[in-house]
Amino acid sequence: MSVTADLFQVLNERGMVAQSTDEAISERLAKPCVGYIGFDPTADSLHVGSLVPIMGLAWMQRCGHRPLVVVGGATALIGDPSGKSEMRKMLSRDDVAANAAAIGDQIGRVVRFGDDATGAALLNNADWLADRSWIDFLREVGPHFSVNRMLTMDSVKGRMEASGISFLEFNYMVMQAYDFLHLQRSHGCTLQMGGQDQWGNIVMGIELGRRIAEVSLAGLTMPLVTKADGGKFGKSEAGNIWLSADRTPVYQFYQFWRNVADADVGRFLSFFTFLEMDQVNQLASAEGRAINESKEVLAFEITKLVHGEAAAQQAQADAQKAFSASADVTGDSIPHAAIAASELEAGIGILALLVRAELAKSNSEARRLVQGGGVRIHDARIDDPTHTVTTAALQDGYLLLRAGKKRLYRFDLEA
RNA sequence: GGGCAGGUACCGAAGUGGCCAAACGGGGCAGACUGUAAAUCUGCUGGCUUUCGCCUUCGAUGGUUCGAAUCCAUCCCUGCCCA
Repeated sequence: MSVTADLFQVLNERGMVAQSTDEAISERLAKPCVGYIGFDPTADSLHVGSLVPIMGLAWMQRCGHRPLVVVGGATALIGDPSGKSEMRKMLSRDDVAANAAAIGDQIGRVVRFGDDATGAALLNNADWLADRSWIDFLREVGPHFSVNRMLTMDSVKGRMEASGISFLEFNYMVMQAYDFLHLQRSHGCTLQMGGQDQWGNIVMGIELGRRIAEVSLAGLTMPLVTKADGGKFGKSEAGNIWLSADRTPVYQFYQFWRNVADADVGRFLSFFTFLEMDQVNQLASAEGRAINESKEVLAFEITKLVHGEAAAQQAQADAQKAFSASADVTGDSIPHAAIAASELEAGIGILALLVRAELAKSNSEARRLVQGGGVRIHDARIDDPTHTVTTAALQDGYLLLRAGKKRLYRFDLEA
């Protein structure tokens, strides 16, 4: 069996290659191979930043290779110092195990798991690292690492310049390097991909493989996603955008992509969708307000990928209705909750209602929002913080609270 | 173990006895303008309170004082240098 498309070519064309180990990586990838990407289970959900490596896995699969998803159950107990100025808090083993399972599920929405030639496999490095003897491990891999060399790695240097690096974290790269070697032995894995910040860790693995097993391994990193305006990618008013619908409701997830800057449309389409590049370029070249339609495609495609087609359609339909002239906000994906008739009859303070709708974190924040003119009930602006909401504010059996132009929350009258 | 320098709000960073809920910058939120965009301009940005005021915050704990982020003691943590 041969590969169906050149992985390197595909990724490169999409701007998804930051660095690769050698010029010949393209030839190496002409034959089906096994590759892996690691994910740190530091939370029970990945966020949108992880979509880049997830897409890397998916493209691997589509190009005829076998992707391995390695959840860092062991390495998460250590904490990757790369790209961080401070040490992370340590997680308990139970937390890590639960997180690992949840993350596997999320990746499974985009990548097909299976036992066949291109079926992905989910592995946890705790399985081969957690119970290793410290002495045995040191004796096996220790001699092959030069501390001098390790000190030159960016991840270490960065930390030394900032707040210092503990011995705990210093070991992270050793463990990750060992992962690569282990996967080569157990699964014939010869490729590791990852975010750009993983370059050092990947290179250490390749060197370890050459030194201990005399195998030739390859590495490829994908670019860090940035925003055209230089801001942090993956953040919004509500904080991180997560892949879990529990943490980031689908409507919000959709809106996140719907609201990207014009200049980011093309790049995001090529990174986060499977659309052909011809189509991507065409969508990205739309000008003026026409590009809004491209953003709808972007938001729909990514939401479909992460939350499924039905949820994506729902979010899109609800968003379109909410922003149209008639402003229909009765869709299911619009954030909402029920409210008892008795509460409205008694009257509820606008501030309390804003907090309840999670449009403000505290009464003070809600007050500021009101005083700043950002709050509306249906279309009526509320600028009095002492305003009391009663049944009189109901329209068609619901109450619509708006904070700013885009954030909204609906209270349905409890039947 | 020794010496030195530090630990301030989301981040960076001023403040070194009362005028400090704490300058300034970034970030964030809101308003205006727009295309659910960018840029720009304006306001807000600890909590509770109907603008008075009260409470919590300047690594931690005690203390000095009418009064402390600011002074003292002890402790914890970080960086640099030495061993």
